[in-house]
Order: sequence, then structure tokens, then C-alpha cells
Amino acid sequence: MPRPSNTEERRQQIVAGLLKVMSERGYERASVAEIAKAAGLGPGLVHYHFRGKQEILLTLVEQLAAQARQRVDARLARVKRPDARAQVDAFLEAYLATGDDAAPSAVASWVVISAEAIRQPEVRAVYEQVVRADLKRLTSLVAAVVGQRKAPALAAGLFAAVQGYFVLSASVPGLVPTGSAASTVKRMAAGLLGPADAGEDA
Amino acid sequence: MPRPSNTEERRQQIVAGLLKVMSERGYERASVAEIAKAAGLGPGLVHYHFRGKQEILLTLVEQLAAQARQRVDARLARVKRPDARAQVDAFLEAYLATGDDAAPSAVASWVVISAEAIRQPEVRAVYEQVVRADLKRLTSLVAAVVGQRKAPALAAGLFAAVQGYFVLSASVPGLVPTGSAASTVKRMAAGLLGPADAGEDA
Amino acid sequence: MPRPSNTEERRQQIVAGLLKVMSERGYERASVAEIAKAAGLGPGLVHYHFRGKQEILLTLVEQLAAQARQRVDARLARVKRPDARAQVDAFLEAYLATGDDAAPSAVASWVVISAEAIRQPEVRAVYEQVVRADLKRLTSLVAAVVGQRKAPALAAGLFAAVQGYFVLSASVPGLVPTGSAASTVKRMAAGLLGPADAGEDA
Amino acid sequence: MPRPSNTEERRQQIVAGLLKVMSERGYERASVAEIAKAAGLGPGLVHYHFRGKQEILLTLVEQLAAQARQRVDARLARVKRPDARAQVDAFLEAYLATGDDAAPSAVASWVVISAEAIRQPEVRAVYEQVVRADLKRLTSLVAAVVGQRKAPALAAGLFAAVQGYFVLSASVPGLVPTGSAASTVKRMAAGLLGPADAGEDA
DNA sequence: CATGAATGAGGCTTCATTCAT
DNA sequence: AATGAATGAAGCCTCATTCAT
Repeated sequence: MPRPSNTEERRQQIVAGLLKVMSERGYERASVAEIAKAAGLGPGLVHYHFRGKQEILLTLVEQLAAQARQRVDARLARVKRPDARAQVDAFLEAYLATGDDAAPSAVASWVVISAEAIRQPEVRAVYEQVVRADLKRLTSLVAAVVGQRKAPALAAGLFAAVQGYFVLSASVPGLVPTGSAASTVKRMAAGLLGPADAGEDA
Repeated sequence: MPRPSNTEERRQQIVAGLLKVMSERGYERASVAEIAKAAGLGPGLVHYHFRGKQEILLTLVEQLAAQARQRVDARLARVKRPDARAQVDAFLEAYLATGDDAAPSAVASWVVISAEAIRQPEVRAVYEQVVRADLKRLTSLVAAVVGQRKAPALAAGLFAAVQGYFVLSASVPGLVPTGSAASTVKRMAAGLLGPADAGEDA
Repeated sequence: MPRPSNTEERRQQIVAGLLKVMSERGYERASVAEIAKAAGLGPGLVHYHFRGKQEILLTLVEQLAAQARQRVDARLARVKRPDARAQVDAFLEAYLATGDDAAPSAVASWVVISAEAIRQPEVRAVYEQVVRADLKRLTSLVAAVVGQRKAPALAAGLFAAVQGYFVLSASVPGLVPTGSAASTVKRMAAGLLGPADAGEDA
Repeated sequence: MPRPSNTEERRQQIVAGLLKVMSERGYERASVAEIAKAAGLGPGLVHYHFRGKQEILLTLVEQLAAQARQRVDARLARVKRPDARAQVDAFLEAYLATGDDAAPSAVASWVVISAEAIRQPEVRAVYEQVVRADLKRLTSLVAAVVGQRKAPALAAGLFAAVQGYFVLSASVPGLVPTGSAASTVKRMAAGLLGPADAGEDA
């Protein structure tokens, strides 16, 4: 009777190991041996479950993206009415309420991934796909408030602010006033799209 | 009479070499040999002018910061009156007018540096000092518009947007609508601080 | 009643797997996992039926030798009379008629095995035994034509030509004029031993 | 004053190291560390002078080919008159008089290279080029005796015999009667092409 | 018998740094 | 100052073999 496959579980462990090590050491310095150790596994096993180190990274990118999507889903679900303006705020909160300080290693890893995307085509491909999808979602929410024409630039600006908070909070802990990220970006949205309180449109 | 030292010139070449290579390969993958080659020098010479690879990086960080400062100085000098509100826009333009598309390798390197700051204490120290100084400058400009109390969070938000644009433009070329970065961030500033057009308030 | 052992069948599959993989990858690069896959078996099963990778190789050597012997037997059986001279030609045909182009992976494997014999004492032992037996058989056929004294050198020459055709056809496909191997070696035999029976073509 | 480049000398040492180790261990088992040790160099230096292990092998192939060419040149130069028939014998002697027992590690390496040519396209390319050039030379010599039509097959046969002697002498030392290789192949040539000038055997 | 996960050693390669000239 | 060879430490990856089920 063959042993039940535990590949998916092992892959999880390994990806989690990379997340942990990468948030402290960066990607290049995250040796496979360290990743394995962080995952509680032998060093040779990593390459049994993954083709190479890069594949772990790509898997991590997709995983972080999936988690972000779920957080967005959860926040949007709470916005009862089809209130487009409130949905924008919900989207921003999904990223910054938890991203700011609740998952520091995920944020740090995300910043490292952004930098890796610059030089690894495969990473860039996945990273780009994820970022485009996220931005597209935000853009469609913004478009419902200000129309199709203005939406791309405004959504990109808000998205950039989110990414910028990630970078700053990961690279210089303590720089950003605690808890100010989400509220400030929402204030930016208010300035760009009009207040959330009452109605919406330009 | 000793031959005139050209150390400073050589250091410049080497730092420029790192900038170029790092923007394509990242920091870890930028080998000293490649840096030297990009600088048009022999590989052994690098360690004559720098103690090690990291020192080149630290020098580059300071150099990029100095260049940014100069760009800010130049823009602020053009704002004749002590118009605090206009100065904020000038500051933002100093970063995004050139950073967005005029100096892609500098932007890419900056993003890489941000990621390196996460794991190298020495890099973080310099990076943090630079970022704090820049943000402090923006904060004081913002404070002149909205007062000391609100300034830190708002300035941090605008600064984050700038950094976010850097990341997005370096990691996913073409994502941000061309030329929209500076104008969008200025619009954010308008939303947060009031319009630049007329006067400014408390 | 114990389940009927299928060990012999499994060993066959595995040896066939090695033959296939080795002809493409060489021996060292033929991983046990690949061999198992080529055999349609799980990787762990290989070491149940064989003590190690080398044992598969030794088995393959003996198997290839046995097949060659059978081909020789078959050809010699067709030479009705005790015509020693014709038997030499039959022997040579047994190797080259099929070896030249009919069993390319067996030929390639044989060449790889020859090289492995240089460095693996165990392989050399088996390889040597096989080669000595084959050559001895040819030598006795040749001796019946030219006598005991001259036979060893002449038989060795013909045998070398056969091995050389193997090497050349495996390493540089297309080098040897198609179909010329068997006829040329027989012509060599004619030169060394005198013409076979009647005449020998244009 | 820069140190004079010794790259070519070092490359020689390293290639010689590979020749030595490969003749004992084969190519795959010839570790770079061993090669370096055999060359009397540090392990890291190998990759300073060669891009990789394979490049050493390719260089060795070309070097062995060049040496063979020189031996052929030397032998042909001694054949005063344009005696085509004698030139064929000189060619064969060039390979077998020295190849048989005078340079055992070169012969062993050549056999290993033949096997590597089966699976490494880059090796096959160089090996094929070398073999084709050598065979072409022999073919033209043979053509001067028997004409263009018959030459390719006959030359290939003689060349195969030479390669076969290499294999047998490397893989099973002692199998071939000592000193018989050159004389037997020349006898084959006599059978295929007609006797050489006077006569040279018993 | 069979499966497939696990182990751990070893190999190729890269590279920061040092050193002789 | 400058050159380029040399060193030695890791790092990623492959793989034969073992083992729990």
C-alpha cells in the first residue's frame, strides 16, 4: 500500500520557508539549505518537490497574490450595496490594513519580489500578471466612480501609493506613522474621486 | 612629485558601473568583474579604490540621493515666492518628472537598493538616513501648508506614492500610463492639501 | 501459495530501460529514475530487483553478448557444410548486418560500455570475458582457414574492424557509406584469408 | 608592470590534467577538482581559464586531432616519391604505430571521447569534424590507388579497423597480440588495394 | 512486490577578495 | 595605480540509495 502523497503539503512548507528566509535575507541570499531548514526538511528534498529555486519563488508570488485576492474579496463582500466609491476604499484597506503591519514578512518578501522581477524574466512574467490583474480590478472599481477615461491614471496612482507603503514599511521600519497608511490612502482616494461619504462621480 | 591622484575619478567610474550592472542584474548578481568591465577597468582595480563591493553600493546610494537633492534644489529655486503649496508640487516633480522615464537605470537601481536595505544593515543605515532626510524635507514643505500635526502622515503618503511609482515603473514597464505619474501625484497633493492654484490654508 | 515471482520479467524491463536511456545519455547520466521511467516502473523498484545501478549494466552486457551469440549461431547454422571460410563471413555478417543500422541503440550502448570498461573494473571483467569469448570463436574459425599460428592476429584485425564500425556508426551517424560495413569487412577477410568459395562481387 | 599572461600555458596544463584523469576515470567521473589537482592548480582556477568542463574536453579533442595530423604529416613526409600506395600504409602506421601502445592514455581518452560524442552535441560536432577530416584524408590517398568510386567504402573500412584497435586496446589491454595492429591493418590494405610496392611480410 | 518520499554526499560553477608583478 | 591570475568558500542541483507504508 503506497504511502499517500504529501507533495502539496511539502510544497507548502517549502514555500513558507522561502517566505521566511527571503524576508530576512533577500532572494539570492536565501540558500536552498536555509529554506529547507526553515521548512524542517532535509536539503535534498527541496529539489524533489520543486524543479529549482526559482520555481519556489514563482509559487510564492502566486500564493501571495491569491491571499491578497482573498482579502480583497472578503472586504468587498462586506460592502453591501453596489456602492462603487466604498468598494474602492475596501480594496485599499484590503492591502494596507493587513499589509502594513499584520504580515511584515509577506510585505518584505513582496518588495524583494518586485526587485527580482527587474532581472528575472520568469519572475517578471508572473509578477506582471499579478500586478496587472490587481490593478485592473482597482481600475474597474475606480471607473465606476469617475468613468473609464480618468480611471487608469487615478487607479495607478492609488496602487502606486499602496506599493510605496509596502516598500517604505519594509525597508525603513518606523518611518511611516503607525496606522496612517490606510487612512492616508483613503484620503487620497477622497481627493481624487470625491468623498466616500455621500455620493460618487466627478 | 607624485602623479596626481585619480582616485575620485575612478570611484566615479566604478559607481557608474555598479549602477548600470545592478539595474540589469540586481546587486548580488552584479559581479565585481562585471562592474569593472562596465567601468572600463581591470577587475583587480576595484578593490584598490573600494574596500569591498558593499562600499560601492553605499557610495551609489549617497550619490543617487545627492542627485535627487540637487534636482529638488533646482525645482525649488524656480518657485520664486515662498509659496509653500507650489513648493510641494515642485518637490514631487523633482522626483517623478525625471524618475518616471528619464533615468530608468537609476530608478531600477533604487528599487533594488530598497530591497537590499531589508537585509543589509549597513545599506539600511544609509538608505534610511537618505529617505528620512528626503521625507523630512517634504514634511516641512507640507507642514507649511497644513501645519505640523497633519504633515507627517500626508507627506509620508505622497512620498510613498513616489516610491510606488518607482517600483511599478521599474518592475512592470508600461504598466503606468505614460506621463501620468507626476500629474497624478500632484492631483493627490491637491486633494490632501488643497489646490495649488489659488492660495493655501491652515 | 506465494504469488508467482515476476522478478525475471521486471529485470528484463529494467535492463531494457537502461539500454534505451544509456544509448541517449551515456551511463553516468542515465539516472536510476530515468531508467525506471523508461521501464514503466516506479523508481524505488529498481533497487528491489538489482543491488545497484552497476548490476543493471553488467546484466545488460551479458544480455547483449548473449544476443550476439545467438545471431552468430543462427548465421552459422545456415552454413551447411563445414566450410570454415564461409563461416568466417557468416560470423562477420552476424555482427554487422544487424549492428550497422538495425539496432542503433544496442550499438550505441555497446560503445558506451566499451568506454565504461576502461574505468570500472567490474565492467571490464565482464566486458573482457565477453570480448575474449567472441574473439576466441572467430579465431578458431579463422584458424581453420589459415592455421593456428596466423589466426590470432588476423582474427583480432577483423574483430577490430567490426568494433570500429560500431564506434563510427554510433558516434558519427552517416559517416560510413550505408550498407558498406559488412561487405567491406568481408572483403578484408578475403584479402587476409583468401577468397570465399566462388567470387566476391564488384 | 602587469604580469605576463600565462593563460595558454595554464590551459595546456589543464587539458593535460583532463587527459590524464579521463583516461582513468572517464569524463563524467573526472571531477574538476581532480583535473585541477592533476594539473597542479587550485580548483577555482580551472573556471578562470575555461568556461566550463566541456570546453576543456573540446579543447582536448582538437589537440589530440592536431597531434594525429602531425604524426601523419611526419610519416607522409618520409615517403619520398608520390607513391600513393605507400602513403596509405604511412597513414595507417601514423595511427597505429604510436596509438597502439605508445600513448595509452591518449588512446583511452579517445575512446571515452567517442562515447561522449554520442550524447553531447557539442562534442559530437567537434568529434565529427575531426573524424571526417581524417577519413577524408585517408580516402583521398586510397582514391589515388583504386579510384574515386571504390575509395569511400574501403577507406572507411581501414579507418574503422584503426578505431576498433583503439577500443580494444583501451578496454581490454592484452587482447590484441602485441605489435600486430599496424601490420595487420596494412595487410588488410594490401588485400583491399593490392600489395604495396615490394612486399613487406612473411 | 511496489510506491514514492527522503537522505546526504558530491559535482560544477560563480565570485569576492587577495596577491605577485 | 594598475593588471590579471589565483584562491577558496559557498551555492544550486543531481542522484544513487534507503525506507516507511
